[in-house]
Order: sequence, then structure tokens, then C-alpha cells
Amino acid sequence: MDKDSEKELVGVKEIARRAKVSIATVDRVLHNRSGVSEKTKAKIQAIIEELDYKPNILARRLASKKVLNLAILIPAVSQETDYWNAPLTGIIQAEEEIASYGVKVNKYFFDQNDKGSFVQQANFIVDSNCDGVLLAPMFIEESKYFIQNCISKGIPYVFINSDVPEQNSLCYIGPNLYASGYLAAHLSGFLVADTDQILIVNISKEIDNHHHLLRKEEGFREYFSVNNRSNDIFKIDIRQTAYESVKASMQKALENKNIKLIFVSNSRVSSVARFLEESHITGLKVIGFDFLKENIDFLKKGTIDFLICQKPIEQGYKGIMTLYNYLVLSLEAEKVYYMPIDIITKENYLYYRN
Amino acid sequence: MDKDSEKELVGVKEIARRAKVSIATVDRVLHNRSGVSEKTKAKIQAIIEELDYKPNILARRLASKKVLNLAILIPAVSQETDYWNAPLTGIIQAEEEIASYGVKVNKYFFDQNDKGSFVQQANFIVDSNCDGVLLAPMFIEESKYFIQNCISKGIPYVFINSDVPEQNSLCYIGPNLYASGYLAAHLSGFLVADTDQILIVNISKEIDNHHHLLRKEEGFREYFSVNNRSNDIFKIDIRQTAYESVKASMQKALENKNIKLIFVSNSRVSSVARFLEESHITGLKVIGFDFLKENIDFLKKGTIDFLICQKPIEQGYKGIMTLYNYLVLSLEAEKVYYMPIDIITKENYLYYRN
DNA sequence: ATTAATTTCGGTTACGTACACGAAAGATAA
DNA sequence: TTATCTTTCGTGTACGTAACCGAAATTAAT
Repeated sequence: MDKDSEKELVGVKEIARRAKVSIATVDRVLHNRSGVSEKTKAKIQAIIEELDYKPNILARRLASKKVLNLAILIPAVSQETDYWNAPLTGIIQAEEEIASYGVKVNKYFFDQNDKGSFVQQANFIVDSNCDGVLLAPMFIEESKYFIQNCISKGIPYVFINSDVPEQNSLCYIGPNLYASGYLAAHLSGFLVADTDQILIVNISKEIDNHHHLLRKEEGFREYFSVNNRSNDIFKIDIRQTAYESVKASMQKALENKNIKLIFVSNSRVSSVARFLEESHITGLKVIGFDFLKENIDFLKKGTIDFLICQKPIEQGYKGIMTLYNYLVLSLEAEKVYYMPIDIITKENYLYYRN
Repeated sequence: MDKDSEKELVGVKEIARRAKVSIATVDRVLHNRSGVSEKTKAKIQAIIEELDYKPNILARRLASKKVLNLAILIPAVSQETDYWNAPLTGIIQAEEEIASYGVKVNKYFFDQNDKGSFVQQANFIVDSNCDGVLLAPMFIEESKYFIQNCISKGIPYVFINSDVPEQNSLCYIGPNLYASGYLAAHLSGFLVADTDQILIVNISKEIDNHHHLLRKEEGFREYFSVNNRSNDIFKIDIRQTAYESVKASMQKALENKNIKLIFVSNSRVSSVARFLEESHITGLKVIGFDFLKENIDFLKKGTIDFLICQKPIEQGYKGIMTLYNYLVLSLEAEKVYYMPIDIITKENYLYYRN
């Protein structure tokens, strides 16, 4: 049972009384508006300091009638993959939670396979007047350009899902790609012997996106190198994401080899699993990414052994909340927030929360 | 870019205007207080329905000057294990978040090895006047008695960390013990061959607590049974938690056997790891529970291979928030909220969030 | 010294809801 | 009918902060 000293919550009124000024004046220094002499300003600030005054958020939001406009720019959910459903879900969750606090989230979507749509939507955001941006910087150069516009308008922005370092974003929320590749390799280590052959599969159409996969591959290879494991590691890049294309590439890749484990560097792992199943190839271990329905189906059946996932819903949720905390509560954000690297198996997927 | 219809946020004032009554009358039906004729009550309710009125939480908390008193009853952090630090951290986090909403959390702690202290603290809570209780029902009968008191006073209660089913709690937040044991077995399956011997170690002083460990053991054994794995599985119960006692028991247990994997059914796994290290026993795989500093140290060194963890901080956080949501926002809670079963290894522990 | 311009500050209302208090309307009894 | 009681409802103030508007104090210009 705690008996710590009950701090009486003081408000502007008490501060005004002690400083022998009106609450309006206190309000002015709180928002460092002009119109207060240096002397009284100092006096009031001292009292604020002394009393450890914390403004009442409720009263503040209630009295301030202006609504906060946030904008998000993320890929649209396509028929190819519904990965971005998850971050969007988190974004909507956050929106509902803070809607009554006068926050509105305007949603803009672009086509992952079309840089033009990204630029177009980004321009819409620039033209709208918003107070903060949540962005999936999938196209690096275009993102940098967009950011320049934000900076010149004084709009803070948060990166989600993939980072563009050195761009002075409020924060980055997403995976540490390298580390997740490294972990995948560790899990692989349990599944194969030193003499077994390993295949890395990168499936991605857009070159920018491909870049992210390479980071995972580096981490993956690093593990085997650091631990002096001498497995043969092959790799293929598949640049057409349709199943037929994956199938053809996989057939070729497995020819005349004795691959024992396949590492698919993104959520497209279900295509590979489907191929293995349809070809009646068994005895192969498979590791991939993301908690998608198709992937889980194969996980249940044992075609996929491990999925690595990084809480996409929470990424969206935290992205919005970071902007809210910064703009409304004026809390500073962690510059980099790496999401936990979750391991999903047949046995724990039921309890997983994105 | 969404263009859904902007719902104008309406308040009691608008409702009052439409119903041609005063806001006080609207307020009365909102809180279904007495003093309103059935006719006007029906009229007002219809309008509320039609307009899909959502009360403004900020204004509500601001105007209502009564503070909400929550009580928690959890084990004290002992020198033996600081596991309960984590839930407490989450509880404090939640408290800070909602403190400005007029919520206060009163903390009561009991000694895990002393039922009497549990009863005593529970009585303190009953005598205090609180509006909700968060409880770790470690001692089953005593908890049931406590709950009876809560029910008779109309106080809602939430279970955390371990469940007592059929007690009509607002909700249970914590692990699915059986499933986590099952997962541990699955991971073990990767680490051992069919001919290897396995040792299950239960370390716990209190019998009630022991009961929880058995659920994990069941899940563990079930996996091997379901998958027709024929490993010899031995087991020991250690009823004294001090290291010397663990050491003696372990020495005896390993004698004349060829154990290849040890499954420790709770967070005491570091004692076992310490024993192995001091005895220079290598080549043994170890699986245990919980993200504690001692455990992580051994994980880093490779003495422990896997830790299973179930977000104790979040358990505390969610426990308080569930009460808050129920009492303040009158949101119903999920009856059972099983925490995700997280797998922690050398490679991902850095990114783990409790 | 007087006026004008500027800086500094206080009074006041508003945000959406809760609730005490008292007034009006209706019901009952004489 | 009038008096009394009960039910039903409206007025007004408060919660802690934001911000407008105008007043007082200070400074600058004549």
C-alpha cells in the first residue's frame, strides 16, 4: 500500500494567485505568446517550475476548438498482398481512440508498383493543410522530395515500416531488417545440418523495395558466417510476383540441387509454399515473413515452419500515437523504435497479436 | 483519400434543442436518473439514438470531480525473483496515462510465500472504498473469498497472470499455460533427437503456484504424445527455491542419465543455468520462462537456448486499462485475453518489449 | 506636458458535461 | 375551491484551460 505524498494538482488559477497576476497572463507564458514583460515572465516560470505544473490535457483539448489534421500516406491494399491492411487497422484504431480529442486522420493511398501515384498523393497532402504526416517511404527519392515540402511548411513526419535514415524524421517505427534476417538464420540453424544446402528467395517487383530485402539477406548470411557454418547458400531474385513466375523460377532453382531449407525474405513466402505443395516436394524447411492468412494456412499445415512478424498493426497505431503525443502532449519521440521480432509457429499463432 | 460523410459531433445541447427540453433533462436520461416522465424520456432516447450521440469524454471527466479509485493486489517484488516488477511497471504506466483523467491506483502487495499476508491485504482493500480491483489470484480459496466481498459490494475485478475460471471476473489477462508448455515442447523438438532424454524441472514453494506449473507440464507432454515422439521424459519437483537446494536436486536428477534437454517450467530457469555453468556441464539444451535479467544473461551466453515470455508489463497495463475502459467509458471487456506466447532467443531479445 | 503609440495585463466568455437548487406543473386531499 | 405534496423540469454554476477584447501602464513622439 503506497503512501506517497499526494501532490495537490494545481492549475493556472493557483499559479496566477501566487504570481499576483491574472490567469490570462499565466496562459500567455505557458504558450510563450508575446505580451508579457521579461520580469513577470520569469516570475511565473519560476512558480510553474516550483509547483511542477502539469496542464490538464482534458481541459486543454476541450477549450481549444481547433482540430488536429493528420495525414497518412501508405500503399493501398492490393489483390497481390493485403499486408497493408494491418498497419491501416492500427491507424484506424488509434484514430478512433483520439477522435474525441479533436484529431482527424486523412488517408491517402498509393500503388506500390507506381511511383507516379505516390508523387500525386504526396502532392495532395502538401496542398491540404495538415499538422502531421505518417509516411511509408517506399520510394526513396520521391519521399525525400516530399519531405522537403513538409520541412518548409514546418510539418513533422513519421516513417513507418521502412526507414530513410538521415532525413530528420520525428521518428522511425518498424523493423530492424538486418536483425530479423539474422534471427531467421538462427532459427534455420536449428533446422539444418552443416552439410545441407540453403536457398534464399527474394520476390519483389520494385527496385526500391528490393533494397529492403537485401538488408535481411545480409543479416541472414552474416549469421552463418559469424558462426562458421559452412552450408552452401544459393539465392534467386524473382522480379515477377505472379504465381506462375514464382513457380517457374523455383523449379529452376531446385534443379540438380539438394536444398534443405528455403528462406523467403518477405511475405510472399506463401507462393513458395504453394509451389512446394503442388509439386509434392516434402522434407524442405521453409521460413518467411508476416502474419498473413495465406501464410498462416501453410504454417498450420506444416509447409511453412517459421514466420517472422513485426506487429504491423501496432506499427500503424504507434505511428499515429507518436504524432498525437508530439503535437498535442508535446512529448518528444524516440528517434528509432524497432519493433520486436516475433517468431510465429504452428503452436503460438493463435495467440499472436499483430 | 477518404471522403466519408463528416458527422457533425453533436452534444447534449443539440439534443435538448431538438427535444425542446433543457440540457439537465437530457443529462438525467443519459445517466438514467429519476425525475423524467416516461414520455419525454422516450422522446429524448429516440433522438439520442438517431443522432448516434457519443458523450465527450473529456468534458465528462472534467466536469465530474469524483476520482476513480482502483486497487491492485499482486505479489511484492522479492529478492528471490523480481518477476512482479514487470506487471507493476505496466500498472504504473497505465496509472500515469490516466492520472489526469481523475483515476488513482492504490497498490497492495502480498508475500508469495504467505497466504496470511494475502488475506490481510485483501481485507484492507475491502475496507477501503474502491471502484475496481486488479488481482493476481495466486491463492485460490482465499481469492474466492475475497471475490465474494467484491461481488457483494458491486466492485468489478480483473484477474491477471493466472486464472480462476468460473468466478465471473470482468476478465482474465494472462497466459494460456497449457499452450505455452506445448510451444516449449515444439521448440524442444527442434533441439533433440528422438532418442534423447528430457528433464522437466518444476521449482516452486507454494502448492497453489505449483498447480500452474502442472498445466505447462501437461501441454509439454501432450506435444510429445501427439507427435509420437518417444523420448524418455523425466521430471523433478524442487520445493525449496534457494540455489543450494536447486543445485542438490539437479545433481541427483542428472546422475546416471543422459539428459539432453531441460525444460524449466517457470522463471527460475536461471538457477538451473547457473548450476550447469558452475558444474561445467555442456551440450545440454535449456528452455525456460520469462524475460528476467538473470535469464537474459544466460541466454546471451548460450546456456539457455529459448525463453518463453508473455508480456508481463503489458499484462499490468491492460489490466488497469480494462478497468478504466469498463468503469469510465463503459466498454465491455473480452472475458479472456490470452497474451501472445513470445519466443526469445539470443538474436531477438534486444528488440523484445515486455 | 500633452498626445499618441506601444507594451503589458485583466476581465470575460466559451468548450461540453455534471449536478445542486429551486421553480413550475401536476396530483391528491381537504 | 384552496392547500399540500409529488413529480417533472429549467437555471445556474463549476471543472481547467484558451483566447478575444479592451483597459491600464509604460514608452515614445511632439
